[in-house]
Amino acid sequence: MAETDVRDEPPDAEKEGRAGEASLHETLVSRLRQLMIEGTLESGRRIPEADLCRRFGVSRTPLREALKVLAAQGFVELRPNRGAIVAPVYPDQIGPIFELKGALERLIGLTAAARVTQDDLDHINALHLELGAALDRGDMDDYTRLNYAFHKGLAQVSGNALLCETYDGLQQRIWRYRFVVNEDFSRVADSFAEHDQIMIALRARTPLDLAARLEAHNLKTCEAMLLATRQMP
Amino acid sequence: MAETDVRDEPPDAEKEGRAGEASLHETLVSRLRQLMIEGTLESGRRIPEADLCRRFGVSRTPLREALKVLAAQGFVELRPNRGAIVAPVYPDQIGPIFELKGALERLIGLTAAARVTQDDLDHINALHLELGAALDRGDMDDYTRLNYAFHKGLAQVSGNALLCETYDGLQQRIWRYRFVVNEDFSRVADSFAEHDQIMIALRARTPLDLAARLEAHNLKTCEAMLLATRQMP
DNA sequence: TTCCCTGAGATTGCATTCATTTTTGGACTG
DNA sequence: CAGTCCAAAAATGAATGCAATCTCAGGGAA
Repeated sequence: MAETDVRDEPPDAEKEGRAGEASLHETLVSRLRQLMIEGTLESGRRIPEADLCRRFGVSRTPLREALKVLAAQGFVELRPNRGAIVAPVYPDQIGPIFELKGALERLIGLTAAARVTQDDLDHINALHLELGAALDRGDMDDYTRLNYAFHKGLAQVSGNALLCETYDGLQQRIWRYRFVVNEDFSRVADSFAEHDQIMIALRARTPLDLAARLEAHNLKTCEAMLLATRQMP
Repeated sequence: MAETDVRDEPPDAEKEGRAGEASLHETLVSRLRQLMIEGTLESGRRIPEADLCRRFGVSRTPLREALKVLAAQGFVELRPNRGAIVAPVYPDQIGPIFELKGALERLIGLTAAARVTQDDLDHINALHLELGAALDRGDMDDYTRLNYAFHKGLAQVSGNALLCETYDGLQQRIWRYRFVVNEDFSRVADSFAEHDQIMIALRARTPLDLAARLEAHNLKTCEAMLLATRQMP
């Protein structure tokens, strides 16, 4: 798959750009992933193919293809001859994921600051403003969704499609934890303040500063999530 | 430090949990990827399912599953109702790949320097010495293979399995270019000298220094590859 | 009781078959 | 001669069938 989709939605993915409707395969992968991200299919649970076939009204062939792809993406675990389980999310995976994401955030900061255009700035700033409005309203669903779009938007400014894809994959993995733990919203005010600093660095086009702020923001988010998952299984 | 599996081979991938044999699915994915990495299946070429079925002696069902996975990994392109083609390798993808890899190299440097054990050091150093021997013999096949193992070994020292996987995926993508262009071995001496510096920083356990040397090494490799692919289609 | 064995039912792995879509080759028309 | 149209052939997308493997309740022995 090349550098295609430009989606701004959270791991929702139900958008038909134009006439070309998503193939059944794409649809199955998206919907299954969505079910796992939002926790409808619980971490570690067995998922017999027959159940999923009934749920989606398809035969086993396309369903199994989707499962293989999701296994390659780390969302399900396939045990030979023993069926699939939703890939377990363990708290001790949070560290490695955020550590890797930190490296990408830094690269996003370095490149975005160097390559950002005025249109990019307007786009990101609009998201930033919406984010503030959602915070004022106390609409945490919107906030979460916009937060996702904000960071994805920044990644796209980097102009590196592979970076975007990789980054998005990590975000989706992290997303699963938001539904596993009781999300802690006490940090949103701080988080938004950090976004302010990020916007300043982006407008100033200062690579090292933007990179540092994104890394710091990532680290804080990681710490908050580690705290929230402290008493997880 | 029990990380992931320790494979030292180039993108050959013979995954077996234990003595057990690899599943047909794993085998197909590995062998197909190998064919594309080494260029037996040329970039951009159509690959009718029937041909591959004959080649591997399997029916279309498991083959199609493998193709979907490879598509998700970026090795093949699936065009709805129109079959699969080997994902084209374009010179202008080299920059983005190495840019991303650079970010990972940096993280590998930072973490490996902080976490390296004596055993790790011995292991990496042994590879380094073999690399030198291969260079002296002028055995470029061995050199290339050991070079891959050296960097993979370093990634494993990071202790971050997700980082290893992501890094390896990038290495495999890059590997494809080695068979597309006439590899330029005029750089090996310089490259080996850079490895020397990397070893020094690793032994000294100096994160910033190791990170910087790995990043620089990555950049040089990128430049060499850009040069070699200048007159590519 | 606890452990091991067993076999019927359920589930997976792969092959085969059916349904659509695309491609191809050539006859026809302007 | 070039271009268009159409039917046959080929390829893909998805469903079904069948063999192999696993699961698990139930029974027997220590």
